[in-house]
Parts: sequence; C-alpha cells; structure tokens
Amino acid sequence: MATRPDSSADGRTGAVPVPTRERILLAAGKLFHGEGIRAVSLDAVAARAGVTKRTVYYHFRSKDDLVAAYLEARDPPNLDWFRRHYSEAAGDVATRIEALFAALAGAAAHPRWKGCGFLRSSVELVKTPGHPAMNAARAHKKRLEDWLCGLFQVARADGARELARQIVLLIDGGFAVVLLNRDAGYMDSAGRAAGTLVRAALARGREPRHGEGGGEGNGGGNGDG
Amino acid sequence: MATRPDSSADGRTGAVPVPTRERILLAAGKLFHGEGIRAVSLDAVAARAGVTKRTVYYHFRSKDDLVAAYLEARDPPNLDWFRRHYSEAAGDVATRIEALFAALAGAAAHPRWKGCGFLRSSVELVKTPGHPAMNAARAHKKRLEDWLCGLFQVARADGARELARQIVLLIDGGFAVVLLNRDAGYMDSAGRAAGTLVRAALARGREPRHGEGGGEGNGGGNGDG
DNA sequence: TCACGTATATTCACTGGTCAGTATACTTGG
DNA sequence: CCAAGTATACTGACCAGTGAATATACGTGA
Repeated sequence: MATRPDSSADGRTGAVPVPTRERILLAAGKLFHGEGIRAVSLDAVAARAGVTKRTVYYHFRSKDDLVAAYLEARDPPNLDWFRRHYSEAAGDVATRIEALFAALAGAAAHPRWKGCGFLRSSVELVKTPGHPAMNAARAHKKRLEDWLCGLFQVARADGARELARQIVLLIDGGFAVVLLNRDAGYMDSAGRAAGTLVRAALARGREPRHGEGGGEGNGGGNGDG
Repeated sequence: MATRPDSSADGRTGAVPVPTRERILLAAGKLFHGEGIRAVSLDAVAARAGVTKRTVYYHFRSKDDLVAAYLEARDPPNLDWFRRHYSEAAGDVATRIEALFAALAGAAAHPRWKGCGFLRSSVELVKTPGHPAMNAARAHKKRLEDWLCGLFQVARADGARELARQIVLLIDGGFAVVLLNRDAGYMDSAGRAAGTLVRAALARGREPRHGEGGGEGNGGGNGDG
C-alpha cells in the first residue's frame, strides 16, 4: 500500500499495481455512468474501489471534484472512439459519417448501454451551471464538434461549422431519444438524416458561385467561437 | 380546510380555492422542472403547496406516483404549445417547421429555461426503465412524433414517419445541447437542419416514380413498434 | 330537523435509513 | 522519526414513508 506512482510515473516501480487514485476513478466511472451521479454514494465508490471513504477524500476534495475528474478522464477515450470508427469506414465523408452513426446504433443496442455520460451528467447538474463537471462536458462536446468541423472543411463542404453543429445535434438527439425509447433504430434514423445533410452541404460546396466555402458556416450568426 | 370542490365542481362555493391535489401537482411541477426530481424532497413540495407531507401522501401513493402524475399533467399543454406555434406560422410545411424551431429557440433563450422535463426525467430515471414516469415521457414523445407524421403525410412528403422521427431527434438534440451549452443558437441550427430535411422529403414526394408516399416511412426497417 | 355514523381530508410527530464529510488514530517506506 | 496514505468510527443533515389522531362534509333514520 501507500504506493502512488505520480501521474508522471515511468514504471520504474515494476509491475505497477494500479495506483489507488486510478482505482477510485475507475470505480467512480463505472458507477456514475451506470446509475447516475446522485444515485451513487461515495461509500459505494469506495467499496467498489476496495478502499474506505476516507481514502477517497484523501485523493479528491469532494464528490463534485470526483465527478469532474470522472468526466475529464472520459474525454480522450470517447473522442478516440469516434475517430477510430470514422477512420475505419470507407467512402466519402457522408458515407463515413453514416458509418459512425451505425457504430453508435450498434453500441446503443446493447441492453446495458446507458447513453452519453456527459449529457446525463449535465442533466443531473442543471442546478449548478458553473460546476466543473459541466465545463468538462461542454469541453468534450466542443472537441467533438471541432473535429467534425475539420473533417467537413477538408471535404470542402459548404458551411462546415454549421454542419458540424447539426451532426452533433443529431448525435446527442440520438443519445437522448434512444435512452428514452430503448430503440436503437432512432440512431439509424439520425444517421440517415446526417447523411442527407452532409451530402447537401457537399453538393453546395461544389457549386461554383459561392467562392469561399466556410464563410456563412460560422454558426449562423449566433456568436459561436 | 377540508373543502374539496370535486373536479366537477361548480362555483357554488364561490371563488373555487384550487383543490389541494392540484396545488400539490402545481408545486411539484415547478420544483421538479426547476431543480430535478431527485433534488426535490416531498417536504419541499409540501411546503410550497402549503400542506403537510402527510397530505401529499394522502393524494399520491409515493414520490414515484407524484412524478408520474406531474409528467402526465405536462403532456397536453406541451403538445398544445407545439400545435399552436405551428398553426400560427405561415408558409409551407418546411417553413412552418422552421418557425417551430424559432419558437423553441426563443423559449430556450430565457435564462431560467430548463430544457425538456420529459427528457430530463427520463435521464434521472435510467435505473428504473419500467417507471410510470418513463412511460408517460415515452407516450408524450410518441404523440409529438405522430402529430408531425400526420403533418408530413398531408403534405405528401416522402417517408413521413422517418421524417417525423428525424425532426423529433433534432428537437430533442436541441434540448440537450442547448441545456449543456446555454446557447440557444444551437436550436436555430437544428431548425435549419429540419428545414433542409423536410424540403428534401417534399421534393422526393413530388417525384413521379415512387407511387405511394408513406410506404417506406415506418421507421426505415429497424423494427419500430 | 337533528343526532349520529361514515368516508374524506388534513395535521403532528415520528421512524428507519442514507449520505457527504470529518476527527483521530494507525501503518509503513524512506 | 516523519510524512504520505489508509482505516475505524463518528456527526449532522436530510429524506421517504408511516401511525395515530383530528376535522369537515354528507347521508340517513327517527
């Protein structure tokens, strides 16, 4: 015990036994995602991590802190999931976006699927808009949108930013609706809608008249950054 | 006290004093919608309604019952809101749908706006899929979808059911994303996406080859019920 | 018309339990 | 020895739900 190979650890301890902090974060992730933030007590997190609650409070100042850390930890793997499924698909941008939705639908079809942890957390924290976990969720969705926007710009789609926002809207709409109806078919409908929108933007992008492609795309004039 | 001018009450008591059950439901609605289900205790509901908690338990068997009743009560006025804003708009179906989203964006721009109560409740109740409140939420969204589907069928749009599902996805996506980012501009983006999709479906519907308009529309073959 | 019974409606005071967070003491590697 | 890390055991607040008593409306038989 009492081994804490700092975040910058280089493995020199040999056979690193999963540091306590990470074990807690892992347990918190499973429980928060599976049952919701408010529904999970720190006692439950501690039990699952195999430590006492006091140890949790040694590594995290409060439950809010732990929630924020959980969401921040979820960000990179989640984005990687999107990038991987996109890059593994073949065809033009529209077809690959459709493939992305097909992958989402596949995941959502599993009975234990629980939707998007970022969105769900944001709902549980409506009362506290400045909560660090809310910022983490916003940052994650922004990175997703930026990544999509980049794809669309490269493909010379018309209004890349606006299109990226609309795809995000369809993804998050899919998360919400499938979670409510427990019918992954809605995610397929979202995918077809996305395909239609991307193809329309690609077609507009190929029209000669509007010289520059990304001009009007900056969010349609609602102060996006 | 103890005056309960039954639901079929005439005004003979003079200035009907809002029956207790309704007062409770009203208080519950305000609090649940404003702060979330789990965040609100029945003590708080009782206090706001001006009764004791025991009285709440006289009119509702449990908190779950009260939550379900709250959502069921919200269904008709919510659908009316959609119908009203649609019927007050001018132009073809696509334009009027866009107007609907504009109205949503207007509502969402208010700082105290808290998203869709049905969606938020469904998130708070993920752990209990059979919860009566979940059924109420599903029923509400289904009615919204059916209403949209009817509009599109009348307009002879191609794939009316699928189109209705996609509009619902955009609406609910807008709810989720705006709630997270506190930027009603996303609802405008959703509206433009909706307009694009509806126009595409109208154009396809006007093509002569595919004879019947609503045939393929039943969910696009993903086992919808 | 009135006394009485009964169903309805409401209150006060309580229980059993959960949970975020803490005071304090023990352990162990360096 | 000391400081990081962990454990035991506790506090204070909150909360869903209940027991028992009380108050009011209303029908009915004499």
